[in-house]
Amino acid sequence: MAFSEQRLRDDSGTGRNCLAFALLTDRWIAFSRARPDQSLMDRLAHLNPAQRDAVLTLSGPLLILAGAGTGKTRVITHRIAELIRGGIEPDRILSVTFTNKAAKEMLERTQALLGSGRRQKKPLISTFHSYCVRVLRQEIEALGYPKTFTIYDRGDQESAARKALRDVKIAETSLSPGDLLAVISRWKMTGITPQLSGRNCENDKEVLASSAYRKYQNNLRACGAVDFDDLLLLTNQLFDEFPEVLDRQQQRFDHVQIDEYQDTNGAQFELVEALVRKHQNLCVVGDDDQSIYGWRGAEVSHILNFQQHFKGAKVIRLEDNYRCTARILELANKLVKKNRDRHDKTLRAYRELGSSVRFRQFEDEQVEAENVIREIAFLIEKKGVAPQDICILFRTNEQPRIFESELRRQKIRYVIMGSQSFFDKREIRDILAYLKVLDNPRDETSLLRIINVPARGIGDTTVETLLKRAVRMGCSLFDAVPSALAEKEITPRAAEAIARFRRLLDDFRAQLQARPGDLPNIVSQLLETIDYASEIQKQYANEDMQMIRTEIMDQMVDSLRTYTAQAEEPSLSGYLEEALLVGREEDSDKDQKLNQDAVRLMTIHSAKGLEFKRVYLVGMEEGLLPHKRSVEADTATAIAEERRLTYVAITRAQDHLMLTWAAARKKWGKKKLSIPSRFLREMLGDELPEANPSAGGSDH
DNA sequence: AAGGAGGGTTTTTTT
DNA sequence: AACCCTCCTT
Repeated sequence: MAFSEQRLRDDSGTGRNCLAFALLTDRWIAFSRARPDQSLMDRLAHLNPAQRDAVLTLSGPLLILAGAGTGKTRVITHRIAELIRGGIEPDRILSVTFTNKAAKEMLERTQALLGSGRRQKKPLISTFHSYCVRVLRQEIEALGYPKTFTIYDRGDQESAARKALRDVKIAETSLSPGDLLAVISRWKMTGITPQLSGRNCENDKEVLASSAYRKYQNNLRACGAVDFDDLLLLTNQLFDEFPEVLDRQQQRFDHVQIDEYQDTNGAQFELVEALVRKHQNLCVVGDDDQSIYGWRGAEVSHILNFQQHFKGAKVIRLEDNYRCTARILELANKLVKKNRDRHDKTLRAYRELGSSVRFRQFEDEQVEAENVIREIAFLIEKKGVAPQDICILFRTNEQPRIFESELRRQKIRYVIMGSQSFFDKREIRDILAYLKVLDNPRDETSLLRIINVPARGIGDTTVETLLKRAVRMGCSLFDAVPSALAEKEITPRAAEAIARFRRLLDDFRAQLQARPGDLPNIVSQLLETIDYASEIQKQYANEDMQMIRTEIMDQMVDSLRTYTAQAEEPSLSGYLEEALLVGREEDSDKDQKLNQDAVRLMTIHSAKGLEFKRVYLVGMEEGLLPHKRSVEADTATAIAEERRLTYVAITRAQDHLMLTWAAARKKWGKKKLSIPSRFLREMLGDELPEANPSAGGSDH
């Protein structure tokens, strides 16, 4: 297959320049030398012609087994573009990615590949969850749910789980809300309904969880709310019970493509299988060695058994790693080979040997952070390294704190990625709760969160009385007020406070309905009216803190502005959907520019699919990596997943990699000696270095 | 009803 | 150390 000029276009967004390169062949070669991996992959020259044809144009089931750093995202992006060039209508292609960010990037790259033509239609590139929301928004009423439903995020789920546990009223609650949610999620992903869950419980914990599950689900339904798992389950249920709905969805797409297939769970598999049942035009891409979401129900068996699930499937292997230096890759290979139950493959390094991977032990987590950050400061200031080429990887969300304060002390710009911290802040959760109640009056969980925030004279006793009555009468909390007042269960004063609150909500709801495009102003007016600012003043004594928290409120209104400006048809539900599914959506342009030259901090999980010139993998200790919970689970699969996690972390590094651990680490205020991770030994044998506290500067 | 003090619990990873 | 819950005082 000869390359047309079009195909030579860069898919990183700078289409014009690359076209010029294509015309000036010698310049192109100069360009290739500078960045051989990138340009080769852009042309897909690393594939042999047969692979290239298959990958780009083959119909029917196709499995692309692509190791880390083999350019799989590029390959499937090219595939979408190629299908479109081959005459498939763009909107008849569905491509599922793991995160919304990845989806956005893929769409941009596809459009860059296709050139800025006069194309109106776009391929549908989204996550499973976003796709399901789209379907449900159209069809959910068939299942007896209200047309407007609220999506519960992690925080809402926790509140709902806590309530369910309270309702079940077991004296010794041996089950935390988090544990309950984990059990429920596992049940949901394996198709166990609340009714079924009672049947074969293996222990007391599960019996308890089973009745809490029933309460939890009933409560969600009464609130007109769905959790993340429900989005998938309800869509599957729709497809099962309403053939015409499934038919409509099947008709919509000629080609379906799934990225990160190793991380699909049971419900997702079911969904995909149903969608492609008729034409079997399914292309999946993945790497079993990078399966790190087992705890969320992901099953590697889906990728291992793809050929059994889809008869006549073709398999293409991509085993040339263009990302890492040979030394880094060798280390990664050595580690992952310790796992059983995997497609045996060895990635070949395309790149040079590179500098040595460094291993360092430090006295404690403080010294670890100081040294790593000192080195980073040195690299940025003295060596001219770009901050955004540096990434610090962690196992848990608690680890970055100490690095964060070091970075701030050294005045290095940094950005903590992926952590949902923005929407986790109390103020944001409060405001979101207001928005949810405005959007969906039945959402009791959110209503209870804000009914007396800021304090407006509606106390706990009043709320509890009304709740009981509302359950008895089968009505809403508000509708229980008159009779409660009549029977003197609540004070007139409280009743008046509630009536005032109800009027407030109704008023703003009406405003939103009348002028949905005015969303930011209405919300900002709402914040004025309820005087949330003084709530913050009360909450925090420290003035700096008050400033910061007030700023958060402004950011919230900003994010509403950004949304309203870019949405085709702005609406409150649209905003909520984005906020909950996309997470911290679209930093403002200003932020994005600032972030461009910042050191990145993130968990290994959120680093999936990314790459960095320099990676610091910190906290290589037993109990952290592998995590304590996995060690305690004491199953080979749990440890194997931690090993894959380490593998993912290592293969994020392009040029330089350093692994560090602390000889002692503070936990819950107490210092404890720690043991170097078993994975270090697996990679190094007995060459494990002993204490090596001074590692400032660089040694390349 | 509100606010503060004190005590207990907590942290794996995320759409 | 940060958060939530409960209890106590006003």
